[in-house]
Amino acid sequence: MPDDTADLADTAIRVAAASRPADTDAAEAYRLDAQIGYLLRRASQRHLAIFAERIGDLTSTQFAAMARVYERGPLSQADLGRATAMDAATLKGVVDRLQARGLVAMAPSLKDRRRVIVDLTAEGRALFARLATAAFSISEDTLAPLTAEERRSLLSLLEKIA
Amino acid sequence: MPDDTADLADTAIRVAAASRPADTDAAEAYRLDAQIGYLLRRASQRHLAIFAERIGDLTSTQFAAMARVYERGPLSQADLGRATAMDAATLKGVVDRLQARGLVAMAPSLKDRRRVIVDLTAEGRALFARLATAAFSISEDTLAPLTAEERRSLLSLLEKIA
DNA sequence: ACGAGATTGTTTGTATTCAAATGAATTTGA
DNA sequence: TCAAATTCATTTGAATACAAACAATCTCGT
Repeated sequence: MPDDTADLADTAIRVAAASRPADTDAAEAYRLDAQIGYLLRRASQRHLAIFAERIGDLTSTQFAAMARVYERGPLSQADLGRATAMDAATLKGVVDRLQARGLVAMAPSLKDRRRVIVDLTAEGRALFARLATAAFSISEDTLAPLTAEERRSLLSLLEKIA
Repeated sequence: MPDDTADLADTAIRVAAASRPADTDAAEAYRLDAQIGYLLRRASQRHLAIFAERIGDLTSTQFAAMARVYERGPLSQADLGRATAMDAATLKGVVDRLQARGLVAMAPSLKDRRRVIVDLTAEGRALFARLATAAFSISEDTLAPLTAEERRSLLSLLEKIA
């Protein structure tokens, strides 16, 4: 039962601020809990916590990159970045860590000397196959508070604003 | 080599492999685009991009911390962290940067010598009031692809899984 | 054929985000 | 009362995430 609200007497300041332009009205009306950005951050947090609990030694982002390569086959870093919604700098860190663990391999493109092609190794492919079931149940658990109808609705609405 | 024969061959292989561990089936069925975690990440990304475009010199997280202090008055770091869904280490970085810019002030609690009380400065309070209108329009723009009914639905569903 | 402009990969810097460890202070329970 | 457990703030380290700048390479229009 922490109550440090009275620790610093700011009541006077607040009363003085009560009679001012329309800026203050907007500020008074602002409710963090009702903002889409805050709710998205909290929902992501819960999902990431569930992911980490189930799949400890691979991050959600690393798994997403592996999933995309599994789906589409070998891709350049730029293409993989676009396909996973990661910018070039972020993706480089992700694939570097996957490469360091022997889960992906990189090879220069023969057609375009700028490009580096990323592919899953046999080990990476095997690991992804082994974890796919767990990944499904992670999504399931994240959506556990919702009915089947609500789950479809949420995914569809998120798709629209993504 | 026509596509449909490849499809049939693929199905045959899958059926033949049904006796093996279900791992590979789950891997084949996994669709990144349909996963709640991926959709949450992409929706957050779009929201953060809109935020940065509108309010360049303050991050969404920093603004959230200021909003909470504006709502609730002076809080300890631990309380503010709980109230904004940030862990202690994260919150410290956020309030340190706000303090460096003169937007919040820190003072030791008189009741509990472990605690550090965070409050908005006059400048921080004024800045928050000035930006509150922009913050509303950021949430508005993030939800722009949705109808009013869909917006209510999305916020309600996110609240349930947060 | 060639040069302007775009693309690719990389690096650097800043800002979350969390886990884990630590020391100081407070609260709890026997 | 007093030792154990908890809380608080802080630090460190690893992993996204994005902006900005860079050199190497490619594409396209003329």
